[in-house]
Amino acid sequence: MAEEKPTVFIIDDDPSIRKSLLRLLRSFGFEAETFDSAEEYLERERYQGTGCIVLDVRMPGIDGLALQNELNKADYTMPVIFVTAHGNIPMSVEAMKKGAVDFLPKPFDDNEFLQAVNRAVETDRTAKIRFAGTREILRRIQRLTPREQEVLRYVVSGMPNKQIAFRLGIAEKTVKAHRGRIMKKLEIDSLPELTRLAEKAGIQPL
Amino acid sequence: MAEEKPTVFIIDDDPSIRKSLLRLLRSFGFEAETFDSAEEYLERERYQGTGCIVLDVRMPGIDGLALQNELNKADYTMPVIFVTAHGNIPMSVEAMKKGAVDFLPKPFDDNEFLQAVNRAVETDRTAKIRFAGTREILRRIQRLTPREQEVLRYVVSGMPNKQIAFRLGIAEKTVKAHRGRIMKKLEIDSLPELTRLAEKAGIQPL
DNA sequence: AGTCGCATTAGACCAAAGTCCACTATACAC
DNA sequence: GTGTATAGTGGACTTTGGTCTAATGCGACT
Repeated sequence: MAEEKPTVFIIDDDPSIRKSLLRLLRSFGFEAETFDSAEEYLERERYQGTGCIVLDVRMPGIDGLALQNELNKADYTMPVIFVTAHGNIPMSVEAMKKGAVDFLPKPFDDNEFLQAVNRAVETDRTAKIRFAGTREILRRIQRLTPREQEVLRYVVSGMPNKQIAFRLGIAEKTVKAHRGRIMKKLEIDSLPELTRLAEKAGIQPL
Repeated sequence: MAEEKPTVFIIDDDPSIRKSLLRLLRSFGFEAETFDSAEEYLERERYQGTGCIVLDVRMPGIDGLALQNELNKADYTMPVIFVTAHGNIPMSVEAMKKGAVDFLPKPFDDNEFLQAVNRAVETDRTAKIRFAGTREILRRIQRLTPREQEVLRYVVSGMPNKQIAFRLGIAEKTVKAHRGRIMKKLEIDSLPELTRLAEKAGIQPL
């Protein structure tokens, strides 16, 4: 597969900043897109790939910090770099507490900006990889029938088939049958593996 | 058991600050101790309970940010709150990136200070609880003999006893004997539980 | 009405795991 | 020496787990 370029989303109401950052990023091999307001970004952008957001704090309408709040609420995990000409310490601390990867007061030089972007993209990449793993597991577990998921829960709790059968009011044979299908569907062949899958999927024992 | 008061360590070269913060914290039910330099803190303090550090950035000798670096390097996980009269944004961002829970420019009011301390102590408390769990598990697993740990590794990889025996060049009976002792020593009674313990202890399958 | 997926079960086996007891052999400590 | 911990083994069983085949009942979709 072709190497996907990471995409940087620049949200700033100052056209000259947008333009210069855009040029800078593109010249260093990033994809980049610009938005002149938080609203525009929220409307237009549904990007799912890897990248980061460069966000001006002070903007008309929804400001940068408010946008960050929105994205957090929506579990939108793309890393955010703040840039601003009118920042102060409490503002930067607040942004960092909420998960920003960096906060750059304008003016900043190209180098520190690019470093921040690289860090942010790297953060996003590893987060996406980690998440993709557990999402794939969840996907597979959700292909199990409700009954199978129920049995799975008891199994990873360490209960013997006989007891599982008793609790569910069914025959031990049936539990075995479910177990067999669970293992086949999840394409695994050992109880420890099953336990780890369930663990990653957030299935609690008992 | 008696409720342990959290302890706050105040590190600041300004005696009047030390004194006022000390009084404030004590009046709100915290234990608190003061240090007039990072060096003094490093020499004197080996506190293991729950609490946090209030750290001045600008100090003669080792400054606050340098001390934070030292503590991080030593895996000393007590949360740090920075306070400073001569801060700027890059400084605060740097501190936050390195894990500070807050960064307060002087002057700050009592209320926001206390809020920060509470947050920090809470952070420490939950971190300590989480860590205590895995440490206890590690302790128990390390009481297993080397051979038992070896067998454990194969078991949680999902290998049947017969294969484990083959790989170790021993009889299947012996593997069973080890398994039995492992389960007894760890005081558990199911393979899924064993798998989870091993997982938390960082034992990799295969 | 027919077909599918789901849940359920039985019978017949076989393989794997666990238990109890006894025995041997190191190695290290007191 | 006499212990104590670790490691390895065998016999004799019991309990669990897993597989294959075959079958039944139910609800949903066509």
